[in-house]
Order: sequence, then C-alpha cells, then structure tokens
Amino acid sequence: MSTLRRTEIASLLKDANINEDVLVKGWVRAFRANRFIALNDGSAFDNVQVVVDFENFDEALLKQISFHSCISVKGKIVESQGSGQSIEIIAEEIEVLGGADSDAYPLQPKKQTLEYLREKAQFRMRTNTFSAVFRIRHAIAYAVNKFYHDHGFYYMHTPIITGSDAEGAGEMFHVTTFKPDTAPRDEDGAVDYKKDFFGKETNLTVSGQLQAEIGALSMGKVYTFGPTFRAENSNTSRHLAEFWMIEPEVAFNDINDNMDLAESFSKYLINYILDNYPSDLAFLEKRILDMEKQLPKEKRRAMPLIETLRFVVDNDFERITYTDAVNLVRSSKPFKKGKFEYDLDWGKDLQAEHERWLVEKKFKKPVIVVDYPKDIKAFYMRANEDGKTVAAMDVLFPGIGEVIGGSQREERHDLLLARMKEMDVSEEELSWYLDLRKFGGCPHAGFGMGFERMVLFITGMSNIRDVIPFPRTPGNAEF
RNA sequence: GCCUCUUUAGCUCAGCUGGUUAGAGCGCCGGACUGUUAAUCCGUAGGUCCUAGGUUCGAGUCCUAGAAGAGGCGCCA
Repeated sequence: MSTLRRTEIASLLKDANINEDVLVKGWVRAFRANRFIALNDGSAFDNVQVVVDFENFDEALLKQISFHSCISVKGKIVESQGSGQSIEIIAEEIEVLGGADSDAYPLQPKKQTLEYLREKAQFRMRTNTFSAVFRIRHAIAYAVNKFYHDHGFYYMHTPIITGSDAEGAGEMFHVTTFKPDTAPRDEDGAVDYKKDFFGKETNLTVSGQLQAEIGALSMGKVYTFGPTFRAENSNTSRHLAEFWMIEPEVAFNDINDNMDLAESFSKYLINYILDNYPSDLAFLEKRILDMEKQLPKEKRRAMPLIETLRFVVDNDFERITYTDAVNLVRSSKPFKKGKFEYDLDWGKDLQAEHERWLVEKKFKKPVIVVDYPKDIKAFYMRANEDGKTVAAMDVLFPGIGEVIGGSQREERHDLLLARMKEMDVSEEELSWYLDLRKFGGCPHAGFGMGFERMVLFITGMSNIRDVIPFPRTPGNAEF
C-alpha cells in the first residue's frame, strides 16, 4: 500500500474532507449486498461505510471480508448516497490483514446472549454492546481521576499485598510463596510464615482505606483507585472477587461533608458520560428498550437509561437517618401486609428488599442512609453522641443498591482503642493506625465507591461480570 | 453458604399430559442481486436432545447423581 497514513475512524467522522484519499483499518462489522462494508476500529461507536465495486476486486479477496475480519482500506471520501451516514469511502485498494473464517468464528452478526459472549471474552469487545460498555468504563475511570485532580486531591497508591488482616471488610485471599504440601512447619506443626517471602502472613487487600487515612492526615485530600479482592463466596450479579474501588479520604471533613462529596462525585461521573459518550449511551439505551419489549410492564425500567441518568444528576439525593429509614419501612404498606421476606427492627441491618423499596418505590432516586447502629458497622467509624449509632453512610442507587459505603472516622484515640478491644481487633497489628490518633490527629472522613457498580448504573447493564473485561467470581478465573 | 431455574443444530429458541422419520429463525455452504443499514430472495447440509445411571414395551420428555450457566438471598463495594 502507499505511504498514506492511517486515519482513525473517529477523527474521519468528525471532520471529513470530501474527495480526500484516506487509509483506514479496522474490523468488519457487516458486509451488506456484496457492496457495503461497515468498518469499526474502536475509536468511536460509529462505523464508517466502505463502498466496494465488486468488478474492481478479486472475488477471492472479497470472500475473505467476513464478519469481524480485519482489513485495511485505501479509498476516497465521498458524500453518501444512503441515508444511514453522511460520508463513506469508495474503496480503491483492500488488504485483508486478518481473516475470520465464518464457519469457525464463534460470533455472528446477530443477537447473542451476554452469557455466551462472556465465555468468548477474547472477542466480545468487538461487539457494539461491549465496546460501548468498555469505552464508558474507560471514560468513568478517567473522570474519576479528573474529578479528584481538579479538586486538589492526590492520587495515592495503597498496597495490593497487605500484612494486615484486620481491615474487617471480608474474607481475604492469602498470598504466599509456599506450596500447600511443602510449607515449612514450626515446632507445633503450624505453617511457619516467618520463613515465607515477607516473613509474615500476607493477603490481598480488601480496602485501601486504612492506608489512605495516612495520606489524608498528612496531605489533606487523597484518594485511592485500585483493585480490591474479596474471597467471599458471593454468587450474585453485583459481586466480584476482584473489583476496583475508589476511596477518597479527607482531613477535616465530617459526615455531612462526606455525603456532599459522595453526591457531587457521583453526579460528576454521570455528567461526564452524558456529555462525552452520547452515541454509546443511546445504543445501550436502545438495546435495553428492545430487550424489555418482551418483559411484562412491571419488570421494565421505570425510565429509559439516559432519562434515569439525567434524573439522578438533576435531583438532590435523599438523605435520611437509619432510624428514620427503619420507621419508614415499618410503616410502609408492603411491611404491614407482610410482603417483605425479612422482618426489620431497630438494630438490624436493612435488607436488600428494604433498601430497594426506599430507593425505587418511596423516593425513586439515590438515597443516602446515615447514622447506623454501631453494632452492625466497622470498628473505625466515629461514635455519635447518642452512644448507639456511628457516623456511617451508605449511598443506595436504583436497581443496584449500595454503590458507596463510608463514614466519618473515629479520631479520638481512647474511643477507638476501646472499640477495637470490644470488637477483638488486634491492637499490635494496627498500632500505626492508632498512632494517627496519638500524634497530630484530626476529624476526617471518607468512603469507598464500587467502580464496577457505578459502571453498571451508568451503562444500564444488569450483570457486573459484563462491565469488567475479565470477571473473577467464585469458581471462575478464565483468561 | 442457602434456595430456584436452565442445558435440544454453529447461535437464539420451540418441542403439550412419555409414542415411532427432531422443528423454526439466524449463521454456514451453493446460487441470484450494484444503494445496503441485523440487506433481501431461492436451495443444500448440519443434532451422542449436557454427562452417567435408573424407571418403562418405549425417554428430548419421568427419577437420581454429577457438570456448566443464570436468577434470588446472605456478606458487601
């Protein structure tokens, strides 16, 4: 081919010069009427249409232009005669870079289930749905960093391998270089971790929060954004064993500042995608609407995707205390009629069905619940004046539930120490954490946002395994 | 960890209360078609009905166990 430089399809569609010669490369999304190739290189949602005059090309070459084959096209930009696009490329030279034998290739130009595509993760990003999801996933990650950078936060990398198992956020994955059968033993027959790589027991992190507090109490405003691991045997469409979490931690913030941050941060992310990825969102919205046509009315979304996102950014999140939430649920119709599976008394955690009622039926928008009973929350959350509750908050989103969980941290050394003793948290292991209260401590607060749960909400997808390229769930670590 | 559902052609599914040659659409392959937008039209091929046992004259259909997938709950983000 010539010395012409490749043009990305995104920039070609943005400002095309009629009659200009261009070189494009990408994957064939469709080859219609032996004449029209829909070509996509991932740079944008939209395809460029390549028009082929079959008399000018070898039949054997055209045969290789099959679904998802990779080709290079040199041609001239013209105004399109068809109605689906404004410009198109009249092909002059075509080279097949990588064929995709239709007989053996597992994907087809038709609807295939997300479950099937999940098993073909090496190819699923070539589909409209997954390329839209993963473009948006990227953009949300970018917006996370942009939001915090623009607000004067420092991005802090907390460790992925931790020596502490006191974080209390769930079951951990053990990290060791020992093989199970040959691990050295001490005199009592227990595995001797003093001889292991780190000289002690280590695990994959379940949260960067405790380390982020170190950052907050020195640099003021920090956030972590990294992979997090939970060895919980959770079989749901909202849990992953390996997921990404965003954890801001801010000195001098109280629980109300924390709620303000959680709300403005959530809205920023949604707005960023609304502003910058309209084609992808429109496609995802249409996909959901088509799919829901087969469902009874009560099982469909209350609002189409984009309208839902707009509604969330245009309205204040509802803020209620745990105590008020319990009273609301208990005086609700479904509760009185015994429609809920679980009972609810003050002191018990709100069940998913109760949260769903609050968010989807009562308020119809994100709800922040604050001031939970201390006995159902972690040791580091700040005790309230009433002696019964702590300054903890959960942000609940429609259709997903908890997307953010956070708190004002207990900055009073004696109260924290007493709470650790009560909850049997190792004082020795967390002496550094207690030091933050002993020396130069101050009120501070932070939260954790489940990144994939935010991606779920913004894309309107329903299974968390479809918003991460390579999902890790119980019994599954393919790719 | 608990509960429920699903598994039939390459893909998406139908197959009623067990009954003899197992069905459709799409895809593939062959043919037609130079303005299509999941192109269309005609034709052909394609099945260890997830696996292993069992019940029965007879099992895709019933029973038991296992495997894989999905949904719900709990745990959480």
